[in-house]
Amino acid sequence: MPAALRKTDRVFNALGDPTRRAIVEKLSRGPSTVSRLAAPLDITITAVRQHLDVLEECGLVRTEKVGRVRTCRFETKGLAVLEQWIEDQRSLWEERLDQLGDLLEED
Amino acid sequence: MPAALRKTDRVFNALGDPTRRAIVEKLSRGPSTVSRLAAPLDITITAVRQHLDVLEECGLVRTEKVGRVRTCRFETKGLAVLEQWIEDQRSLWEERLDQLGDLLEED
DNA sequence: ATAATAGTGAAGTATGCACTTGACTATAAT
DNA sequence: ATTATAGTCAAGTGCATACTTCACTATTAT
Repeated sequence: MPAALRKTDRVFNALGDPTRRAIVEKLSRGPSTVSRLAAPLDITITAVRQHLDVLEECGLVRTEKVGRVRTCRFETKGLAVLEQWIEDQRSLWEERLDQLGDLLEED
Repeated sequence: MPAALRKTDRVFNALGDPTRRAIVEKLSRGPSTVSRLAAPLDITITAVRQHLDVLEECGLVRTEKVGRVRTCRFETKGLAVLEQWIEDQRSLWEERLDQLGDLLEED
């Protein structure tokens, strides 16, 4: 399996969890910290940290610790693989519709 | 929670599973049946049927039974909510970058 | 110096859900 | 009529993983 596919796998898996999607949505409004992310989610900061691991692993979030505070940022580029996948499926589908159209014209 | 969000939830959840993504990828190449989908996946047709339920529920797949055969089709329109979500996050992020830029210009 | 804050790490729990089994129905083929 | 095919339904199993606890470190504040 090509590396690109494995990455797509990880991104979809990451965003398949509603809590992680909430984190991404929050971070797209601006950077935040682990505990500020945890507060509205009503889960422990340990749980948030675990989600951040997953999001960082697949390139949707970048993280940087300064002093005792870890600042988390949304990584726009991480969305590219998602868009690519969508585009791929759509074009495969349309390709096939075109072929069907050609067949009909032949008659 | 608005209906649009719940639908986005369902689509992300659906595509978060690698088997369901494989089904969608297969169907984007053209319609198929339950058992033809099951064969390469190496799971029972019962399992495939359950995945199809999820995919149908969130609008990514349309299904139609004729005689004893159920034909499954990829529903391109189902991808729209995904694209919308991506677009939303990106624009929120850029909006914020613009605001930061404005602040810097003020000095 | 003390206390408060922000986060880390290891280990355990439990619950959702992907998948199976097996018995069944309906349609198609011989 | 019999057999084979395509799928369905209810119920159960097992495992992945989201989440917790608790003990700990490092940084900041008083």
